[in-house]
Amino acid sequence: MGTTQLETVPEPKYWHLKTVLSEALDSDFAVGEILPNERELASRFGVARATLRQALEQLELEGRLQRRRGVGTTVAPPRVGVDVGASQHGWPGAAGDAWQPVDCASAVPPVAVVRMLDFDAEDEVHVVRRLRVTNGQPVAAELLYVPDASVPDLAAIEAPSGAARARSVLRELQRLVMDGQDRAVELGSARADDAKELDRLPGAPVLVVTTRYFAEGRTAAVSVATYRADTCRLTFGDSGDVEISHHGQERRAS
Amino acid sequence: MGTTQLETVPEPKYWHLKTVLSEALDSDFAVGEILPNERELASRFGVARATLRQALEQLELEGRLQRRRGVGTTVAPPRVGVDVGASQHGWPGAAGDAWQPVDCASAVPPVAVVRMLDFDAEDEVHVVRRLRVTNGQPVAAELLYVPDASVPDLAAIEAPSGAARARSVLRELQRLVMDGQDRAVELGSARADDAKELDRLPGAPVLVVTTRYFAEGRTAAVSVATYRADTCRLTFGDSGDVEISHHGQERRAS
DNA sequence: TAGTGGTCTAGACCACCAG
DNA sequence: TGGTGGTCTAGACCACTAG
Repeated sequence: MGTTQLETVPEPKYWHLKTVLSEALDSDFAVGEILPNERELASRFGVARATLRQALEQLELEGRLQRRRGVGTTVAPPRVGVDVGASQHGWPGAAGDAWQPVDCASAVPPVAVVRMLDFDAEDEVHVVRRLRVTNGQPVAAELLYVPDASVPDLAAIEAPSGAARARSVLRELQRLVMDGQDRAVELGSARADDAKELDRLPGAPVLVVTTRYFAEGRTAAVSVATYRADTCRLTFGDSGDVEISHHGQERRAS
Repeated sequence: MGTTQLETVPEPKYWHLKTVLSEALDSDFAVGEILPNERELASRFGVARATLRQALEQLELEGRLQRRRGVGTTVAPPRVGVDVGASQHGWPGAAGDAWQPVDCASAVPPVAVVRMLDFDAEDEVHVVRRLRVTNGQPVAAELLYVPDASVPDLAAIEAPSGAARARSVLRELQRLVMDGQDRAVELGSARADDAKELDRLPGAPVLVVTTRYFAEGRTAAVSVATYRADTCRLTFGDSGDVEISHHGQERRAS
């Protein structure tokens, strides 16, 4: 028995590769630095490009790498903490929230949203599109579904669509007294339109935050926000301004 | 110009495949039903197996499919809502929480955890392993890091490891007065040990919930819980007992 | 032991970006 | 226009599960 290691559990190559690359990132690379291209890396490690890519995909999923077609693979900065908790107690669009209204239209919401609203028919609702930007980078895209019943005094005269309309809907929403809200987080993949807003390819992993707003005994609005899973860490409570990362120093904003 | 469709944006095959399969799942399959195997599906759609797999991977990521080696691909049930919010206000291990202690050991925590604890040195802490089970299925695995300073009266005489030791640490923790807690959610991939507990392959996508518990002006404990991203929807607030899915009926538990 | 999904290869072509 | 990552192919072998 000259073997020093049991070979009973042969580790997949891409898994081992991921470990090696991860350690190399810690020691030999700085944030923003460009890695050798995939063909070069693959031949350097003696594996097929597809295998190398499998390792890179995992590292990108974990927020360690950022890959852009036509450019290259770079070392990603630590994930940014995005507050989706206590400080958001209030209607969407309240003063100082992190979202920027982009557009508004009327449409029949998807089935899942219809179920959350107290809706029987396939009526149209106001659909407000908003974008959340942090440090100049888009981190989330939201669709906010508002039944007409929640904004009865919305003047039909105003712009029927566009950012101005979006602001009108949000303004009218503020007049309701909120009973409470509800949040859920799950993993999803970016739809084509969200992907475009988030500067990612369709299918990119996203954290989907679904919020129900209650008022007057009903569900007054439903928000479906998709956050870039590669760059974001969703925070609840008062940890929003603390940066936690495997590779940086902890910093508390002043 | 006999073309009825603009070809300016050639959709990737796997993306189109995903759409087709998704619609087929809605109309032609029941939860738990077994799909044809990958080679069969690939030839049926006239694509390479790798391309077909790319589509299946996305659908699995979205919780629509479940794949098990040696068995096959089945239609997944709707994601289960797992409460990680208000009802969890209290120390881990408090009466009636959803976790089941499995083991306990002493070890030096990873760097990221050391930073969250108010630790300078590389001292050992108690590491409690717990498992969260819902409907008989494991949904999350947790590592709870407790510095010795948080449980000063822990008798060294008791079992030095195992589930009994875990319960002792949790019991001692209850004696502290909690100042508050902190939560963050991010995407990760399952480590080998977590994957085993969750009955998944290493690298499977997980939602990592990091919780800091504060007491006596310090960080008294840190919990790192990894939830199966394919089967779980994390809920905050009072929506924990409501099932929301694309394909089922909304139900409110009595 | 037969059949499943998981891993891996060595190519090819395409879409995109910067110089 | 050259170089990058993204998509796709047609194979091969392996690890695991169930009968």
